[in-house]
Amino acid sequence: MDEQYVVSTWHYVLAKHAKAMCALERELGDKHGLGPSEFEVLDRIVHHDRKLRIQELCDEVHLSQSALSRVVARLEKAELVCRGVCDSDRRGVFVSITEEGRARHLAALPTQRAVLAEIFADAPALIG
Amino acid sequence: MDEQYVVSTWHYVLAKHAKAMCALERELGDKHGLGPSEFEVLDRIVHHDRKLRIQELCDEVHLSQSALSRVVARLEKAELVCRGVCDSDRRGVFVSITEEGRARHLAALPTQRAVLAEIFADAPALIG
DNA sequence: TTGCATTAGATGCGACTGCATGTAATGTTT
DNA sequence: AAACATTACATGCAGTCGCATCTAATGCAA
Repeated sequence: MDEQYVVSTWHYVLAKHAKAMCALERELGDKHGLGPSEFEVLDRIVHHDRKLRIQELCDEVHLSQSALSRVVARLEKAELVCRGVCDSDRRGVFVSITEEGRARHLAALPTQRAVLAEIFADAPALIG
Repeated sequence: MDEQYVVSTWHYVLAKHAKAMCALERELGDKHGLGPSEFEVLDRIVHHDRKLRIQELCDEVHLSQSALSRVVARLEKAELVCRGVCDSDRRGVFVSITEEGRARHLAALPTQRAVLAEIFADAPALIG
């Protein structure tokens, strides 16, 4: 593993990340009133198609537990998800998506896909 | 360009970026008192080996102009760089690295490289 | 049961970020 | 030259983040 190659890869990741995050923030925000983190959380719930523990979400979105807690709070305030206690462990919190949340996610999905498609149009084979 | 492939690439970028940024923040911060943005700015100046306009740096590090202005302010306060007016265009600001800044960068470089090497150890061919 | 360590999630706090805007220098038009 | 647009950088501000810490529930040992 050549050092210069590692550094190039890192710069590639930095560039794509910055460009994509910036575009997603703009597009999702303007068109759908969602931040990238909000979208990602909705997306994960829809993908699993069930209510999830906060901790399960933590493993999937790249946020600290505290940041995730606040994203969920914002989503709940916007009535896109709701929180419910977990009966088997009353410390836990289940997060489930509302109808409005599902609709908002569905509307935002093409926007996200379009942004990613444009930015990764030139992407070389990458996943091993 | 398959959509699922684009999404996978995006998730790969997100994961590597989060992991690397988190590790760099910890390692560079603890061992050298530098944040990732601070290191990157020092690194760019060393790489060019000359004083740079703020705007030139803007093109290379993925920060807004305002964020970069503040990074430079922090670095100047720490005496790792100094700002000087540009004679040919007195709106402009030159940023040059100090001896201390050069030393700090040199000390931090192996730390950064080690972090990246570990995180991208499994990286497949990526740059076209 | 009682006492202590652990775990889930919420929250205070300080740091960094981007956007909008401010200030000053430059360029352009008439 | 005067007036206006543009450019370079700095700064007020609000938003999000991670860390440390708090509260409450759980687990485990004596």
